[in-house]
Amino acid sequence: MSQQRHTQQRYQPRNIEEKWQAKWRKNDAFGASNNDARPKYYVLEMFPYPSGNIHMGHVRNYSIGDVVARVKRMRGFNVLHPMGWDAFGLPAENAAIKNRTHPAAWTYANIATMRAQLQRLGYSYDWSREIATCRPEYYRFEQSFFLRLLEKGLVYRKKAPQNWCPSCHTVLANEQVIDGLCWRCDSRVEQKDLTQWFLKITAYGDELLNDLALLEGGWPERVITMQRNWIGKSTGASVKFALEKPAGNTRHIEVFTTRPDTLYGVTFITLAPEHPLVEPLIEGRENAAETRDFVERIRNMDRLSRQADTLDKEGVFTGAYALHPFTNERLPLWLGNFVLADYGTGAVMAVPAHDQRDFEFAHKYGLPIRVVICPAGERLVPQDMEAAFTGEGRMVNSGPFDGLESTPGKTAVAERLEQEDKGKAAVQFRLRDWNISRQRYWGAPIPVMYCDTCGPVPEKEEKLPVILPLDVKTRDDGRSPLPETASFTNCICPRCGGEARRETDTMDTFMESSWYFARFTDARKTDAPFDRQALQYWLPVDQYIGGVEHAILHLLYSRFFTKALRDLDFFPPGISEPFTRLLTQGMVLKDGGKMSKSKGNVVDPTEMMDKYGADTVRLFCLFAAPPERDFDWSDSGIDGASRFLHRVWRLFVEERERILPLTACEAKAADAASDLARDIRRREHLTVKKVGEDMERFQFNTAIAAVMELVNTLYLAREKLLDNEAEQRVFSSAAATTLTLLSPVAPHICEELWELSGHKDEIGKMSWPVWDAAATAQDVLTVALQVNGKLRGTLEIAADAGRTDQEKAALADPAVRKHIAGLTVRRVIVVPGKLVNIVAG
RNA sequence: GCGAGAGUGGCGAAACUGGCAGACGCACUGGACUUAGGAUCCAGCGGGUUCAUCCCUUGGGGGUUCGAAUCCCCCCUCUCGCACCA
Repeated sequence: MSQQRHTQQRYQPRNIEEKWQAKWRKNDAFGASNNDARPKYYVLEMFPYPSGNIHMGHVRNYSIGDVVARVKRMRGFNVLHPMGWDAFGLPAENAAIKNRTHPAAWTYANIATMRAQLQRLGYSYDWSREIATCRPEYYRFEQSFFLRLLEKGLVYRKKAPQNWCPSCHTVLANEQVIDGLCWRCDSRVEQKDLTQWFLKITAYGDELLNDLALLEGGWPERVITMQRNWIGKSTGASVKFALEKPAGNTRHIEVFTTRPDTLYGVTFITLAPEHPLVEPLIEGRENAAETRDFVERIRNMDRLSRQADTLDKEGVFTGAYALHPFTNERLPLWLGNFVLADYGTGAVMAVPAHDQRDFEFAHKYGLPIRVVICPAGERLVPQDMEAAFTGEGRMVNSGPFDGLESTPGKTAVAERLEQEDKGKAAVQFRLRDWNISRQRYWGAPIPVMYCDTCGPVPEKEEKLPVILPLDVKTRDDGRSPLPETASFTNCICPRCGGEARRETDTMDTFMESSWYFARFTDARKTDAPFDRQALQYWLPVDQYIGGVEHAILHLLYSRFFTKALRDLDFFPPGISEPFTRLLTQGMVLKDGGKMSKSKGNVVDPTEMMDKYGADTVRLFCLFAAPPERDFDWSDSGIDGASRFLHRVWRLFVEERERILPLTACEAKAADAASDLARDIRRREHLTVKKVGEDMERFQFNTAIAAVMELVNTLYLAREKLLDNEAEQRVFSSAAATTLTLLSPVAPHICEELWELSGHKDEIGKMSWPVWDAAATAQDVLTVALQVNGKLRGTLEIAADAGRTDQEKAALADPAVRKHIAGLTVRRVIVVPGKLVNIVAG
């Protein structure tokens, strides 16, 4: 054997992969057309942050998306499969400090590296639509959206206590605080009073909640549930309690309750220590100092310990009273450490008989307990109660409402409150408005300036973009250099022409990722963010794929943006949800845990590609586990994947004399004259059926297993294959099917072997094969034989045998006869072609 | 506590509407070919057993059914999310 022939015969992924990638690039094989008669399919994977290198999680995510894209193309869809970079963000600044470089330089270098890695993996992206969110061409439109939202009142500025991460030197949105810790660096989040810009996501609370119904079936149940809980809608009533003595200018204190039916059970009111009325209420009272101490102590607790479930309920009496709206009863005003300042009105009406928290609080401080709801067939006595009764029931001790059941009672109380101008039916959301100000440099500038005479003034639309200056000196302490960059901050007020200063906070990076999927529909457009027809054609994304860690954050913001952009007329009216279907893929673990540099257990995709080739890495990531499940990286597992591709390679190289250039499922029934040929053809068509169904259900692991079985069939068959053309046609057709079905997973090797088998066109251009039911039919079926539900044997029977024949044959079977000897056959269950169960006793 | 998901060989996993549990692969064992084998091929591979036999086996316990990994009830374990939301 010559050296030449030897190298030709071995599977060497590297050369093959480079060859086909170059070819695809040259032919623009994956460009999506915005004007095409075929049905559209938009598949998108969550775009990466350009952190430096692709990791295995990316490979898994993008391999899933790529298989979907390639299968859909072969199924005749016009597929949009784009890629881009979520390029603003903190790590760039931290890395810049560490490596003495500029965040932009670091980011663009990373993009180049990672783009090359993705290309080396052979993903079928339309690179002509690539975007990087840190480019002014991109974020200028985000600034437009900001201005339009501001006009519409959906952006506003307010001073409020904010989540402050001391290590990142910036505020965080509520969604970015996980268990009281910063989502990026795990530092304890502090509260800090700051004036910030907010997006009024709460204006869409109802729609965000209701439209979850549209996602049912397309999104994982748990993601829908998480969003529902996060939005946290409660219905009830707001109630105004008149203050006995006005506190400053305020005469009422307002609360929200989900249980207006318990209104007559209110015996006191509890305020959050942060409530703005606290100071006016206590001012001048003898215990004011003591109360202030309490407020200070609670306020200084961090969020984590304050919300711990071990925290004891604690409070202090302010000395002030409010009056019950219906009875005018005097109700003491207390402060309570468990009342949240940022939910509802920051004050609650306390109904100790029917709320566990109020019950505990009342017991601790000796406050009265009044039963106003009576459970069916029971009488509650406050002294005997060990816990609050929080269920519904009949209203008692409730004046004119006595006898009403809770549900109608809630409405009745709310109506009366409204009539007397003391409250009304109300809903409350847990969802907070989205603070988008970040005290960091590497982000999109907020297009606003501050003028001493005019206050905050928006930049003029035609002046956009407000460009983030690149010629700044980054600071070693991590703080933004923008406030001291005069060339940036100094500006002229567009309203009065006077001197003004630019806003130096930048936008939360989640702003960029909230609309990028829409930008891909016409990514190079310069005069507007979108082309309307392109949006109409491509949106919504048919299939979105990414990690479940974005179940709330990115996915909620994107849903909000879609609705807001629709209402601002950027999106066509019919587009209300961005992602029709969502697949949340599991993590790639190592040794049972997350891969991390500190543990030194990171499996580097590049190293794996060097060793095995891109096709093997893709194959293994898809074969190892179902996509939603976490999987533990296994070094011997990837060996197995590699072995399989070598096995496919050898089959085609060794049999190349006998493999004719047929396409998938091309052999006719007439070619399958022998038993062997019929079996091969049958397996071929069964595999097409199975792989087709599995691909639609995203069960790539079992789809690949089916292809492996087909390959095993071909290996066994080739030993027995006769030297005639009909059998070779059957064999070749099955071989072609193998490559066609495998090509979305391992495209390079399949293209190469396709070419080797004499095909002129690329396999990626082939149609997805169609299976023929007749080819899968069998003359003889194997029937399971059970006696009393236990398997006792099997039976070969003609496929056209009737029920009675099958029953007769079963009863005649020696194994069956042995087990029913001496017993009476009571019943025989026959499932034609499948099973006979004989019930005997 | 509430919500969602999961529990099947030594391991990753299959079994889609109840119908031959463990496909496919990893690891392992034996053999073939070999100067060699971390290559390749063939065979075996849930446990027990009297091994051409029969019994047991899908977290545990009940139930429905001719028949249950699958449906119902109770319990246990694990993962994730939310958690004083008034």
